[in-house]
Amino acid sequence: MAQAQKITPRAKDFSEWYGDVIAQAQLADYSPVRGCMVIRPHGYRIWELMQRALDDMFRASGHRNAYFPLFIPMSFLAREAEHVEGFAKEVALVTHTRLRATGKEGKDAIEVDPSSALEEPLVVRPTSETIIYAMFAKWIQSYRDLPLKLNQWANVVRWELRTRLFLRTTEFLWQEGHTAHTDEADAESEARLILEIYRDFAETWMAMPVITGVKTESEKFAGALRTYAIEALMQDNKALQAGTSHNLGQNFAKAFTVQYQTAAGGLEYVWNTSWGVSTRLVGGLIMTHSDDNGLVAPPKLAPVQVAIVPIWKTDQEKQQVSSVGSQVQADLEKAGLRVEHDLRDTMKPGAKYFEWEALGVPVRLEIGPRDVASGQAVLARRGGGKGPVSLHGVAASVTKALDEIQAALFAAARERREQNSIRGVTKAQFIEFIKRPGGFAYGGFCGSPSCEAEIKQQTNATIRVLPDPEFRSKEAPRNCMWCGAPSVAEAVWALAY
RNA sequence: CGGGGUGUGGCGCAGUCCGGUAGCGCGCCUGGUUUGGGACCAGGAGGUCGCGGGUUCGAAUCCCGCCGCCCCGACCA
Repeated sequence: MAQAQKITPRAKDFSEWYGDVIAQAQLADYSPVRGCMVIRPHGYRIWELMQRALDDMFRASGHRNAYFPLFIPMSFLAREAEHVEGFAKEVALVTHTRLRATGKEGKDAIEVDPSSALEEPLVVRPTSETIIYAMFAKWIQSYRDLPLKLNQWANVVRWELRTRLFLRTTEFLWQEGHTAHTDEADAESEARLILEIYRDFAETWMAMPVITGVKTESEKFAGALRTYAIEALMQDNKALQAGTSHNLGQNFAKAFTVQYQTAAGGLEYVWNTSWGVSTRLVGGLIMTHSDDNGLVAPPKLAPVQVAIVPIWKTDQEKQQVSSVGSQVQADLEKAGLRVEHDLRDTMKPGAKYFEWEALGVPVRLEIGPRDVASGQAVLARRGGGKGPVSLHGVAASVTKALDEIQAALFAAARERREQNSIRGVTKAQFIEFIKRPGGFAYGGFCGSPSCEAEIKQQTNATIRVLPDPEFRSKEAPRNCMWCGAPSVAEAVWALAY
């Protein structure tokens, strides 16, 4: 499918640029239902690659997959007070189970059958804590049943007013892990372990640097004791919460009576954790690396890692270069790479280059008659740079190039984040910084929710996390950057998605 | 919910003020010539002009009502 539609430059309108990249890279499209999106094959492939990597990590750390139902009794949601308050305003409900024919024409041909009303409406899961812990209550009897560490890949629905492709849609795909433990320390180390897995995934696979830390009371998950998060900085200097891990304490255990008998014969409530990442990660990937030519995908998650573009004039040349191209493709695939050999003859090579670039392919191999004659191909990198490579050992050189690209993307993203971070901010600096370049602002925080709220109200900035030691400034801030009271923790503020 | 805008082939738009039965670019299809950074020529396909009603010999165009979508605010995270 050839196309020459232009991408709005990032610098001109970031939001339009984002949408254009998604359209040009054929990642997703709008659905007829407001706020919902269709994930197209190229976009879904990225998600599948993410899923595979994460799933392997979960499995390696002792988690097993299961599947819990889409529908949850409405009363379940109400059992945990904070939880219900957090989701009440955005749940979709099933209230009826039948339609009936009216005998009329067109849109009026069917209507809801009033006699099919459910006694208790069903909630379409916005998250599954309630249904899962109701089941845990049945399965957990003894300390010998613990820890119980499950994960599920599922879709969830949150009725959002403002939606954006991948970042916030009415329905989205995610994984949600749910675990039960004998004590707080075990639950805590689980929540931290998962946070570390998320961080590793973001950095190693997505080439997206993140800072880790804990959320403040006002930003934590409804119903959790503590929420940990990884936060990334997008190219427009807005923060993206890319993954969360919650220590749920015993809140849900008490609400759903999830108890176990101790070795000593006592009866205790379990300690739970829950954690998730979603298709929002795809949005994060796009906004971290892509440019005005389209998607830039890190090699490890690129649906197509290598595009081979043959160049020919005569039929004889075509036969020659495509035969060499096929051999190269076989070599690369044997090395485990994802390769497309672009033999379309309706398009000139240049048009193919632009198309593969928009799709985010990290490496392109151009093979023309002159290359065949000299036993080489031209290797072009998505980020720029072109040069000949020998066809002998081409798989090794391509693999090396992909590794270099993966590393370079991460280094560049981390460099950009540091360039757009300010430490030890004063109130005056903060107000200017958030307004103009934007980015991560590190400063002292007094811990007062009212101070936090005032900052948000006046600047729109929120505390993304109270960073973990590794990310804290060398010198701990003494005073709250806003009110001047003694600081209880360093905080990172930013405008956020 | 309040304010503003907009709805015309797949996409982007013109035509609306001054009613006469729909046009342009891109894309798509066919054939030919092309092919080392977005090819060219020729010939085609494709539209109940958001929906309903009204005025008129005649409505994309004028009038009334409704609906969708977008932006800002509110709300939310």
